[in-house]
Amino acid sequence: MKLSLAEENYLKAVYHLSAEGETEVSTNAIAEEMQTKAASVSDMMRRLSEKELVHYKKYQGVRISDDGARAALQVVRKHRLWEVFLVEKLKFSWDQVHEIAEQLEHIKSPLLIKRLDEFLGHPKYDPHGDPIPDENGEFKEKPQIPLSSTNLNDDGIVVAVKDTSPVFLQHLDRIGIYLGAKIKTIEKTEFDGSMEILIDQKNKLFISKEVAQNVLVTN
Amino acid sequence: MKLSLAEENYLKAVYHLSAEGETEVSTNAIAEEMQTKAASVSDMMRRLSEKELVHYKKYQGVRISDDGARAALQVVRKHRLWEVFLVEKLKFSWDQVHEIAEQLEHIKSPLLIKRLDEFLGHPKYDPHGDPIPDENGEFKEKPQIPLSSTNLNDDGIVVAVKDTSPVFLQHLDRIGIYLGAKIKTIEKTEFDGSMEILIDQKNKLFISKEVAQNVLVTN
DNA sequence: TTTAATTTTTAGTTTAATCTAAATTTAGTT
DNA sequence: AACTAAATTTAGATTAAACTAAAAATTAAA
Repeated sequence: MKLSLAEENYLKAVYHLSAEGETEVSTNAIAEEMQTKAASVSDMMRRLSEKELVHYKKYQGVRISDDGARAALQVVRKHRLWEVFLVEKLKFSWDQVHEIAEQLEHIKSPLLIKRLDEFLGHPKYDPHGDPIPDENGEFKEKPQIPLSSTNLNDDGIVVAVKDTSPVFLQHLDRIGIYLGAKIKTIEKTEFDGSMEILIDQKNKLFISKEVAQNVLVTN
Repeated sequence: MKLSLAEENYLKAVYHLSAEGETEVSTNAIAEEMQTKAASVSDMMRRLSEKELVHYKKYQGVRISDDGARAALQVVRKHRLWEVFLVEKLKFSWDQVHEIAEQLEHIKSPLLIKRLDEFLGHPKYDPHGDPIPDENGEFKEKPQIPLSSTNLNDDGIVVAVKDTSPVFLQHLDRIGIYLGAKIKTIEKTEFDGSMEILIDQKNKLFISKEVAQNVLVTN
């Protein structure tokens, strides 16, 4: 099935939103995600539903279909592979790659993606720690919990970030948190959710609740 | 100035057609090049002319403007850099890259192109021997003449191909002609324009007029 | 230099994607 | 249960890019 750029973007939005909360996705949520108006969303959902890429009942929200998920995952795969390319090969920083990958993800050429994947050495995760689906859409997420949910004296490795916005990523750069960093939880403040942590057994650091909730670690 | 995909493609067509014969470009020629109808071309020329990207007088054909040439050259630059990337890094063959580069050339990110150019080592020519314009649109073509115009016993290096269609390029692959090959002209047949040549001082070969006219060499 | 053929433009539709405003459905609250 | 508020859909317009068919301009030929 050949999809337009707009169709691919809407599908991706539905896919991402369904991935978070199991339930149906609301028209407004999609409009918000896509920075567009609810009317446009209704229209597109009707069309995607005709193509059986989403399950859609008027006023009842949408759910991605199997075909839809397959298509969305291929776009996600392309997006994340290009992000790896931009960071690993072209020396972009992790806060610069999303926008460009948003464009590159729509390039149509299965062979290109196959070759790119080989060129990059079949990476399993993108620069933000998100898993890269394989040709069949399969992937596995590393077990991950927000830093804010760790226990005192727990040791963890930063494996991903929840918020991937440039401002947040730049903030992490500034305070010295990066993918792969080893973090020990030293202190947790009930009052405001802030924490004191130790990075790589060297640097003590205070972080806000916002940061703690958006940094994901494994133990 | 932000251009749509369609605008960029038309601009590129006008640029390429003006590059060949100095004169004004006809509506039909553009329609032919773009695989579209004359009516669509007229429409687009009116719009490009409003944006001052082409000089256009009804019924008199179009000429690219300075702004238009600048824009077209940036697209050409991107196209050719991506072609180099595809061949050098992703191991595509020279007959496979055009189509994919047609998509990649429209990605908008000056920084991406700067980094790509660096990553590739500032290449000056694409896989078909065509020169890559620099950031300012400057480039220089290697002196080149069709193999068909060489003199008997002339030695030359293949520097480019005029026809870049997959069928032609695959034919060159099959008969063993490639960019950089050393070619000596052994025999020229008046009658049908065919030639006998020696490649790399080893392989004698008969080639048709069509091939001879589309292989470009320097001496 | 008229006429005929060709080229180009205009006019009127079509499609995808968007928007605003109005209508409708669902959900929440007395 | 009725009513209000919020969410969603429909209707109608708009824009970019394409098309077909008809009109107009240019070029070529008799």
